[in-house]
Amino acid sequence: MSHTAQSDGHPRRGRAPTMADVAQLAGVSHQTVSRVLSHHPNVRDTTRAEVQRAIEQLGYRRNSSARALVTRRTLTLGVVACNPTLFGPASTLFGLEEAARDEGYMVSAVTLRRYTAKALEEAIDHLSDWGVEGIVVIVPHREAVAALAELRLPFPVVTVEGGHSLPIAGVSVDQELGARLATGHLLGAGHRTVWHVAGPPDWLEAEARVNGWRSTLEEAGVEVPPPLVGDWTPLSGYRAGQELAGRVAAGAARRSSEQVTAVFVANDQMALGLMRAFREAGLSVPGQVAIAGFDDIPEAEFFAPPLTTVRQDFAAVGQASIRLLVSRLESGQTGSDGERVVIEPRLIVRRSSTSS
Amino acid sequence: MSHTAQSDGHPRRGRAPTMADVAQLAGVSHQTVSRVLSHHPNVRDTTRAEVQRAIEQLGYRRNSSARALVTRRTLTLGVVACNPTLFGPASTLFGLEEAARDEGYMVSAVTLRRYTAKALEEAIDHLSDWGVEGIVVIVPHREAVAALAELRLPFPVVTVEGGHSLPIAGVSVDQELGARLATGHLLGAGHRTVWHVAGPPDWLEAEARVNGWRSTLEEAGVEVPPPLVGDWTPLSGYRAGQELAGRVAAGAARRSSEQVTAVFVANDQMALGLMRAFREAGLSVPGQVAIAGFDDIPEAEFFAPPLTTVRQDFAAVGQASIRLLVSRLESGQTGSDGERVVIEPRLIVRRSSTSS
DNA sequence: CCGCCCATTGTTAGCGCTCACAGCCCCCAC
DNA sequence: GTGGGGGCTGTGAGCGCTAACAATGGGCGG
Repeated sequence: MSHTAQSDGHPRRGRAPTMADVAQLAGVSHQTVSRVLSHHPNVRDTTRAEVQRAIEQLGYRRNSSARALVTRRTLTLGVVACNPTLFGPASTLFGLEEAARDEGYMVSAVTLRRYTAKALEEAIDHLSDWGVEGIVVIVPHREAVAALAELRLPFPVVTVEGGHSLPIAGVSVDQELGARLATGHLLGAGHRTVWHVAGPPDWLEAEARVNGWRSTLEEAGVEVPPPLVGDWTPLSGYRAGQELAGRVAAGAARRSSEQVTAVFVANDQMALGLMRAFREAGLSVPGQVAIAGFDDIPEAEFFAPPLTTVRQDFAAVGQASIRLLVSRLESGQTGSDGERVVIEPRLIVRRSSTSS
Repeated sequence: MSHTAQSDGHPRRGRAPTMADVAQLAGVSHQTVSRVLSHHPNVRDTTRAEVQRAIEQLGYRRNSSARALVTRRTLTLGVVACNPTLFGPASTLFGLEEAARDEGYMVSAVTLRRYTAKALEEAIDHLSDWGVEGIVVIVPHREAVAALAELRLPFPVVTVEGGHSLPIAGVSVDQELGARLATGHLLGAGHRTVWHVAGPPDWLEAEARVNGWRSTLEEAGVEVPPPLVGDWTPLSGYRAGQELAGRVAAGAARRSSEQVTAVFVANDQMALGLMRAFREAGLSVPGQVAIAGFDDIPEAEFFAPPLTTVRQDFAAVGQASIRLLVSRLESGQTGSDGERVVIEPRLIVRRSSTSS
């Protein structure tokens, strides 16, 4: 009659069956059930089959909390992502989840609307509360990575696009190389110089792209125009485009270095806004101004005109970050050495930059 | 000397501190520590403060597995999402995560590259293995929802865009209304009829948009052209655009009902592809053909020309799905009644459909 | 035929926490 | 003075599982 009584061989009603229920039904001990479930070799085939049948009959599922409690493994990884509706972070996240699942881990994500040190800490706290074994941080702000380095967390952390200045393990695409590819391509098409619309200065990716662009121009010995600054949104690209369009109009009367004939935009969305501004100003792309973007979002190929851009393999980034994290988990190192994986981007040439 | 010895008042090295460690340091029982942590009112302020100090000194965190084991609450929700790099699913997912976090839950996601019954079941299995208390399914295939209805899971399930034919709780945007808004808008601008580029026929959203489009035309008493079919990608929109452009060219010589002067495209990405095809065919938008899309992705405003489209509040969908799920969790119902939340879409008129 | 080894199975002791309940002390009413 | 009802704290049990060890039985070499 007590709520723990179950002498009738049926599991307690209203409660999920336990290993003991399965054991009783199969006529073995709970430990044998455990052994079957963990594929222990020393179980007789007939026993194994009986246990399996009991499991199916009861619809038994191992209780993950009990298991985690005793094994001290939650098999859960955390992800902190910022701006995750953008194509890049979203793709990374999903590549990552798939890779984690293949490795036997579950992924729990926390998203940040905007980066602030407090929001980042809260996100990590939230994940810690749920017992993640390690986390991937996709928050490519300079300060975020610095804050992370301070935190000294009790589990491994891997950053995505976290730069290389701090001793934190991470995965990144070679942004500087990407910028060099795009800038070099435009220069190679005969443009005197290449203008740049940068991302927000506190984003490491934005900075790296500026560096790649600038150094390419400097190595080519051409003048480096002042970069404009956007915030990754099409609207900010549009504004930058309006400003540049004004310069083109005025340019004819000025010295040649002020001519705007080629622009490297730090992402595809801003490039889209830029092209709209140029269109409205009556400037033809690529006729009067050649443009290159960054990311290769699925839409880029269908822009007017199709956009030359730098493709990043976001899914590979996600996979690599999981590999890095899992290898640390398995080797038991939580320390922050600066092990890094770098993935090469690729230039995709389309009509927006070709004068033909 | 034994590894469980801890008579020196220090927590066992190499192991996270437990409640007992905190209790010992604070000079209270573990139960008092538990009470402090769960904000039980009957704890003296001075005691509470001492416990807090001990907690901070040790860097103690409550073990979520142990807690989940005894409370039978994992406070974790699962999400299954398909195609999650698209703007819609991604936004829904992140609105959902935020809402879940506010409610005190963690979200674990599993993504599907493509829908298959097997993949869906595996995803749900994976989530069950980790002890989720309920799941949100963002897989708007007809079969997926049907498969879900068969499954009879031991926890509540909420669908997003799961249609209304099955008795499963869900949240959706009124797709049919959205289609009616767009179609009606085009009709109202004086077009004889409106063509349609639909999404994949096994997607419920695609079907609903077709229905809304068709019924609007029928009610207006105009002819219903055969819908073209795409797969949501810009490329498929491009192909549809090429086909329609061919008709326009031929149209002048045919009967007027074959004239293509307005197209309602089932999403913005396909509309982008369509516009590229029209541009390449020398057709002007909106001059010769007016276009409306669906979703209002952030880029739509900057397309050439800016795209008239139907805005869906994805974040609201995510929030609503969590509210629905949590309310079922709290009322303890796992049954599948068909409770539904419907969110109204909104027409955003831009240049692609305005003749001015 | 005996002893030993190994394959197979069972038994026991926790993992770290919360719940139920049992104490204790102090204050107030009678 | 005594009983009783709070407020506050401690004790014990047990959530469902795995790890370590114990026990059993059969096969095989000596």
